[in-house]
Parts: sequence; structure tokens; C-alpha cells
Amino acid sequence: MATINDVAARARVSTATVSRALNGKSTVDPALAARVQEAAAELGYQPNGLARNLRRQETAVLALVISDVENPFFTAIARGVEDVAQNAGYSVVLCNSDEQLAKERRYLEIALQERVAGVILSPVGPSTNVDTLTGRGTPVVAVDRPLTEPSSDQVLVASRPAAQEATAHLLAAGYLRVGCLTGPAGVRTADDRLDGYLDGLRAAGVAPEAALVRRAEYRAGCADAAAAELLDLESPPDALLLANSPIAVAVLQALAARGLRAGRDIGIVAFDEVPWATLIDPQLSVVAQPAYEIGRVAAELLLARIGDHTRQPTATMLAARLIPRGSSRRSLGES
Amino acid sequence: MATINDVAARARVSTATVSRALNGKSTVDPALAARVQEAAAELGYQPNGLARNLRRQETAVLALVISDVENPFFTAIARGVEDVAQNAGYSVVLCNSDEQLAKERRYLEIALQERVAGVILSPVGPSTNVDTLTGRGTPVVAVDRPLTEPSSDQVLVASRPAAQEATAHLLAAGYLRVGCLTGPAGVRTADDRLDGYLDGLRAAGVAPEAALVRRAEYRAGCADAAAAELLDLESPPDALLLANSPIAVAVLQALAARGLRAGRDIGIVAFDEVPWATLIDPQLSVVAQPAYEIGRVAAELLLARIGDHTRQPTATMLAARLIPRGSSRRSLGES
DNA sequence: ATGAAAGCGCTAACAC
DNA sequence: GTGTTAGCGCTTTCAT
Repeated sequence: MATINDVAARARVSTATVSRALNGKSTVDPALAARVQEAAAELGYQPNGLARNLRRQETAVLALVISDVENPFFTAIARGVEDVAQNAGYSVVLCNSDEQLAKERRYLEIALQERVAGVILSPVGPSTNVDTLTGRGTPVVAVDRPLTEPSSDQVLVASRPAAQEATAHLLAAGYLRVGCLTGPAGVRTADDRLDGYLDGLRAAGVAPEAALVRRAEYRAGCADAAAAELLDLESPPDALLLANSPIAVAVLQALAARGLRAGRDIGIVAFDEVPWATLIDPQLSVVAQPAYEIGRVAAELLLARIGDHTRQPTATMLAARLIPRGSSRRSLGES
Repeated sequence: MATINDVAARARVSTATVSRALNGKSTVDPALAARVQEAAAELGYQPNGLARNLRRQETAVLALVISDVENPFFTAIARGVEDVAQNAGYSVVLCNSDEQLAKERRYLEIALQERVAGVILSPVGPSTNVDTLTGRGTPVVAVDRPLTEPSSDQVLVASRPAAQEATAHLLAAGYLRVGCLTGPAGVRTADDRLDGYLDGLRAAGVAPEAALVRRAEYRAGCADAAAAELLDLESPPDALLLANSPIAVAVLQALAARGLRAGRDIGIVAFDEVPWATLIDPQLSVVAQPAYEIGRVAAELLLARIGDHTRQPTATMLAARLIPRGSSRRSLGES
């Protein structure tokens, strides 16, 4: 594999000149520059990024560590990050922690070892630790979920009021026994959505029933059991607030298996807008989170931080939007 | 940031010993090893992966370049890749080419410059070129779509017979005017599915009608216009074969907007199993591709190739499976 | 404007 | 078993 030395030899110049010519840094005699370009082309020279980065002590790549590649919410964030990064000349590598602390830790370690310019991550849980990163001067932005030690920028969504609003909406629609199926304890969004749900009950003067609350993993295929438990209760809920879309899939499947119809038999509101929300009958009422926007803002924050390591950490709180559809309407009208 | 020199100084040994102790390569005196460990811990030493890779001339990371992060088919592939990579001690970085040649080229260049151990990619199109990679000895495995110069391993799905079977299925169900909405010309899966569709018509002695065939981009939100054209035809199709799930979303939305019901009014079979296939009414008939398996096999092939660069390129062809559901049934029965 | 040379942090011969 | 040392390929002073 051709190196800068080969190019220099072939162009009969020094390696310094090759470097300058190829990077367009300092000004180089046009004739020499041309010779260099030609030699590089003939040799099919590809600069060794490793060597360059080692020398420069910096990399133009951002790491994005998300907790579930299969969740559309996170892939939408990825798109937001990527668009901003590309514009600024950065590449982004996506790492899937799969909601597993060990994988997450491993990817963060790699990010550190590979000296990426910055990291955006949705922390798997409360014990996620980024001190090694920040300690070494690698800027970190947390998305979706906060870091326990907030020395980093954060871009979150106000889940709790959104969950409260969704609960109030279900109550207002006439449902009496509203339940909640949320994510694992310790995961902030899961706890917030549960708290918001309780807020909603309280505001309406409804006494919460522990039996109507369940937790499940956030990933696909993990909420089946919890969904079944809830629906098969002696006195089951007549409405449900669901904390994300994989959970919604599980519940909707359980509903179908029991011949239950959303809206009429059981009111449903789920977090996260999905492409199929309007394809099901009745249509799925959702709390839409600005996923792409989260990614966009996070990337901007990260780049700003990379440019100025002295910036104070900021916390951005984005709003979620309730989109009421048929699944939270008791009447039989069209979706 | 602490370097190996700092650790060596603190442990009062040479850098070579530190390297040996930390990498567990050659055997080191337990006492010294302990001193090294301690010094490293105290300093919060994190090896510089850049320097290590530069020296070793290799990296334990695989690049996975997929053409659309938002398509569940590709994220399922990613999971397959990741599971086997992790087991083998490799990490995988995911890059999203977004069906854009320029982005893809850029990511491949980065993969080359960063000297990743190998690359798995779903080529954006026929002009995707990996010669620079293979020329430099970086193994490449193509997934989902073939490379035009097949000097690399390939893991594909037999789309054409699957599309033929799906078409035959629609015809057998009693639909008379079966149309097809496929992906961009030049994208092999799109062309194959179209060809398979034509095979299906031919086998049944049905004359193809150009008016019933449309192409659209594979990404979400791109097939709306094509779907509308098809449905608003003077004599519209009474059944449709759809080449992927984002296209299916577009068509199902167009159906809903026109008050048309899948199955009864228009038979639908779409490529790619999705979590919501059984949530819609009628349920969506699909051609299920073994996405996770594709990723698994591709990663295994890549690792084998990394271990032995002299291996001959192989071509693996996986089968797809038709799952008939309500959307391809004319009767009014349950889903 | 160009070249010589140092050195980024690490590993792997090679000596001892 | 341990230390010395020579690079990996590049960028960047520092001279010229």
C-alpha cells in the first residue's frame, strides 16, 4: 500500500511537500503540486488516517452510541446527527449498545481509544459512566436520557408532562381504569413516563392502582408477558399508556389475540410516532417525540463543544406532542 | 492524557514491559505486572488505539455500510453482523449511506483510511466501487445487492423467485390485474423483484401491462406519488406487489386515503416482514427475507476472509419466504 | 517555497 | 524475563 514516501519519491519532492500539496495547507509551487497529484493518482495513494490522526491528535469522526438500532426513535435521532455532522465535515459511526451496559461500556472505551472527536449517547441506564471520556477531554452529549453526573450537554424530551397530558386525555375520553406499561426502573424516560401518568391520575382525582402498572424491557419482543398480565387481570385496565413503540407492538398484538379492539374496548396512547400509526384500525394515538430534532441539536451542541472545550454544559428540553387518534376514542367513528 | 511512557516511569519499568503486561502477550514477572497494573490504574491510563493500530497495521473494527438506517430490514442485518462480530472480539461501526452514492463513497474512503479490518456493505447501486478497498487488501462482503465486480463475497436473497411466487399467489387468489411497485432501476433487488413479478405473470399466461408497473425510491416517504399514480389509473390494478416496507407504508396510506381496503379491494403482498404486519386489518402478506441471517453469514464470511486473505470469493444465496395473510385474500374472512 | 528531521504512542525484534 | 531501539505513516516546526 503506497505511502507518502512512495509519492514523494515518485514526484521527486520531500514528504513534507507531498503533505502540503495534498492537504492544501501551506502554498506549494503549482508545478510541484501537479507532480504530486499525478504521482499520488498513479500510485492510487490513500493517506493513512491512523497515522494522520496519531500525528494530529484529533479525528473528524463522532461516535453515536444508541441503545437500540431497531427502534425507529433512535434511528431518527441518528439521521439528525448525521445531517449536521456531514455538513460540518465530520463522519459519524453508529454503535448499538442494545440496552446492555457491557456493550455500551465497550463502545465508549473504543471511542476513547480511537480518540473520536466527540460522543453522543443515549445512556443505557443510571450507572452509565462517561467520566473516562470527559476526563480525557472528549466531549459527550447525552440524548433521550440524562447522565447521572451532568458534566455533559444533554438533550432531553419533557416526557413527564407529555405522559400526564396523555393520561388526562384518556381520562377525558371517558376511560376509567387507565393503566401504564413503561420501561425498566432506573431508565429515566421510563420513570418519567410513569410519574407523568401518576400526575395525570392525581390531577383528575383518580386513585392510582398498582395492579394497573407494569414494567418491561424497552426492546422489541420483550413486553409480551407484561402485556398479557395486564390484559388478563381480573379487573383489567380499560385504557393504557405505553412508554414506547416496541411496547406498543406487543400490546397491540396481545389485543388482537384476545379479539379486543383499541379505542372501543381499551384506550391506547403510545409514546413515539411510527410510520404505521395511521395504518392500523383504529389509528394509534401517540405522543410524538422530536427525534430528528434531538439528533440535530445534540450534534450542534457537540460540535460547538469540540470547537470550544470551555463551554458550560447545557441542558436542552424539547417538547413532545400528543397526537390523538382513534385508539384513544371510545366512539365507533372512523379512526 | 497518560501515555505508556508515564505508566512505565511510574512502575519503574520499560515501556515494552508495560505493553507486554497490559496485553498479556509474553509472560511477565507477576510482581512487575502488578506494579504496571497499579500504575496504569492510578494514572487512568487508556491505550491510544490510533498508535496501536498504526503500529500493528490492523484494527479490530468492521465497518457496516447500509443504505438506509431507517429501514428495519437493514437494521436487522446490523444486528446479525454485530452478534457474530462481538463474539469474535470485533466491534462494528455502522455507517448510513442513505441510498446516496456520495455518502457511500465517503464512508468507504474513511473505512479505507482508518484501516478497518473489513467492510460489509449494501451497495447503493451498480456504480458502487470497492476496488480501492479490495486493491488494498481490505476484505469486502456485499449484502442484499451484488457488486458489479464480484471479487468479493456476497450474501444475497433470491428475490426473483420469491417475487414470482408472490405474484403467482396473488393470481391464484383471483386477482386479475396485478401491478408492481418496485425500487429504482439499477438497484438489483428492485430489478429482480420486477423480473420475478413478470415471471409470475408469464407463468400464468397473463400479459404484462406496462401501465401497472412503477418505480420509486426505496426510502420512506418517496413512494407516495408512484402509489397515487397507480391507484388513480383509469383501470387501476386490483393487486400490487411491493418491493419493500417503506413502499408498503406509502401504498397502504394511499389506500386508506381512498377508502380502499387491502385484500377485498386490492390484493397486496410486500417484501419484508415488519413488526406491524399483523397489526393492520387485514394483516399484511409479506415476503419475509432472512435479514438477521444475512448479517450473520456476511460477518462470518468477512471474518474468515480477514483470517485468510487468499480465500476465494463466495456467493451465498438465501431464500425468502412468502407469508400469506389477509391482504392477499379476496374473501372477507378474518385477516 | 522547500527540505530535513523530530516525534505522535505504541509494539515487536533484538539483545542481554 | 526485561530493556533498548527501530519504526508504523504522517504532519509540522525549523532551517534554508
